[in-house]
Amino acid sequence: MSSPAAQPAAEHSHPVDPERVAAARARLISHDDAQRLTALLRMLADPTRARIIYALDTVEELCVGDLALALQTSMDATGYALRMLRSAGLVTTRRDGRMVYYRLAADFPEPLREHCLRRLVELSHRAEQ
Amino acid sequence: MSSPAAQPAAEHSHPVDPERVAAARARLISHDDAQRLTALLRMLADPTRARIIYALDTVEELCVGDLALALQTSMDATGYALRMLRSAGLVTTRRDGRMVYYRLAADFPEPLREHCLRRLVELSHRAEQ
DNA sequence: CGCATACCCGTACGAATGCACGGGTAACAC
DNA sequence: GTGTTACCCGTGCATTCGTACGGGTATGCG
Repeated sequence: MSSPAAQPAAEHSHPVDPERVAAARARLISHDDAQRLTALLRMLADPTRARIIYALDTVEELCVGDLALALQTSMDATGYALRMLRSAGLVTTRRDGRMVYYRLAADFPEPLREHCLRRLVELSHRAEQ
Repeated sequence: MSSPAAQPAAEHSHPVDPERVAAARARLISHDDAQRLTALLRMLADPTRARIIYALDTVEELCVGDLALALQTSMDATGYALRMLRSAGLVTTRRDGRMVYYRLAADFPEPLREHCLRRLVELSHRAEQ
């Protein structure tokens, strides 16, 4: 939509620096991609869900009740968080009688686990001002 | 949203698997740590802010108007997003006359940029179901 | 000088989010 | 069979979040 035909003089400077704007726009991800990406990140950006992933990363599987007990949160909150994670494909379930055991999905993104969670804990400590 | 802390989920019979619960709880991050961590992640978990970081990662600095132009979003949305990022310490500003140029903070967490953004774009593509 | 620009900030409002509550289903125990 | 457990799901509500709107400040230009 931009017609950046080399600014003549200057009267209205919408693009102050057309080159940088063009460069940024060229490499920028689309709204759609950003939407998908941030939807994934938003799954980790909740205390309950993040702690669930931590827990399931250390002990391979847990049922809902025990998970709530470990996190010290209500079963409602835990159940809701697990439902979100499951609908996002980040965890899988296994039934055994009345119990439903949850574990991280086999294709759980490793960089998510390693960098966005483990590493960033330290950062979030230091970045505290 | 945050319950103060340490509220045992009352109506619960017994831990089905006490060992795993103990193991999970031993390594689990606290509510506070989770709060700090997810606050940081939440900064990336917004389309406008994520795309701003992308843009500032490719061209070192941009003023607000040009950034809005590159992202094809309103100046209000861009300004608000930049304010959030600045109060989180993720971007810094430089004044030059009327313009205010934004760039990524010098101590911007590298794993955040590399893994949570660049890498995950591909994942969010595949993970589309 | 006055005026337009570039940006900041406070306010308001619609949308989304997280959780509690109540009811429902399947699996044990008796 | 009845009763209890472990979990799911739909609904309602309080809170948070993102953005548009209006007004304000500082800078540059004529």
